[in-house]
Amino acid sequence: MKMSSKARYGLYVAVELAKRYSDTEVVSVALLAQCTGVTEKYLEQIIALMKKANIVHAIRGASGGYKLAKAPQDISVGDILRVLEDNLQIVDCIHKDCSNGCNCVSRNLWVKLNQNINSYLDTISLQQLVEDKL
Amino acid sequence: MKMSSKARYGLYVAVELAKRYSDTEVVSVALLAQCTGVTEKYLEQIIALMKKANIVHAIRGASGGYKLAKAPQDISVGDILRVLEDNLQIVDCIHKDCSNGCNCVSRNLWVKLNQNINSYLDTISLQQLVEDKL
DNA sequence: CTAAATCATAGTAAATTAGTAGGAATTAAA
DNA sequence: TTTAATTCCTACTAATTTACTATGATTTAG
Repeated sequence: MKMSSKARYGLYVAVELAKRYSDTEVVSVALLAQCTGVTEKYLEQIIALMKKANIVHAIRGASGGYKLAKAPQDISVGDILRVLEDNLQIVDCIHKDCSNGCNCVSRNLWVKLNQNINSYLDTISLQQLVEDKL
Repeated sequence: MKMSSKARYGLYVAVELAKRYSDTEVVSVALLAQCTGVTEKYLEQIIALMKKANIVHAIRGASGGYKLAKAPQDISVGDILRVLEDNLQIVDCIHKDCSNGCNCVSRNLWVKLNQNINSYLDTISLQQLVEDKL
């Protein structure tokens, strides 16, 4: 039950973008790679997912880059991690049919645990994270 | 961030043992395999971990088998999952040195999330799970 | 003694994750 | 209008982890 590095790196990116949040400025993937220690090419893929989910916004071409699509206080950590971590579902049967007839007390547990995780992560905004106010 | 099948199967076993909990009776791995749909050999390995962690107790030899080491109300789901799921640590840096100097606000998040998960799972006993009273 | 059971451990196959690679498309600025 | 800086697209591969399979030793009730 590890958080993938994809999700971790995505959060790092979001943190760096939050630190530099402004209406006008964008941040290049080259800089993000430098800050996070992850290769540009891998970050591009990760950021693509965040873009598709409307968490970041991209400006193409020379002097382009990325910025948060919303203010850091309006993006939760849950928003980010759900995009990069298969919706944060800890077991597959949560939203599928469960063939395991006799063990569905366990399924209920996974559902509750999932709610627990999601609701915790939804209480924390990027802003809070950057200010280290957990 | 999936729960491993090892941990799920271990919980299934614990649930089956809880259903059959008594001072005298033990349950064979053959029966547990039948109930859970997992092979005996794989369950043996999983149960070995639970035994080492003093969650189950084994009686060897003919007419031997397994039973819970404590009453179902005295074993939490957290107790079981921690044994089978690398202590439920969602990232490695939680109890290691974190080389990623500039991103330790994230580390704090993982620590808190971990606490959250653990404390939730510790509130639920096997007894509660079997009675489906979450 | 035998059969039924747990115990120990090595090996392997499948799946997932993490990352690499190459180049197309876009755009600001010289 | 050319160049350089940048994002975008997507196929491929390497590494790791997970999920088993396999073999056989050990223990014990009957």
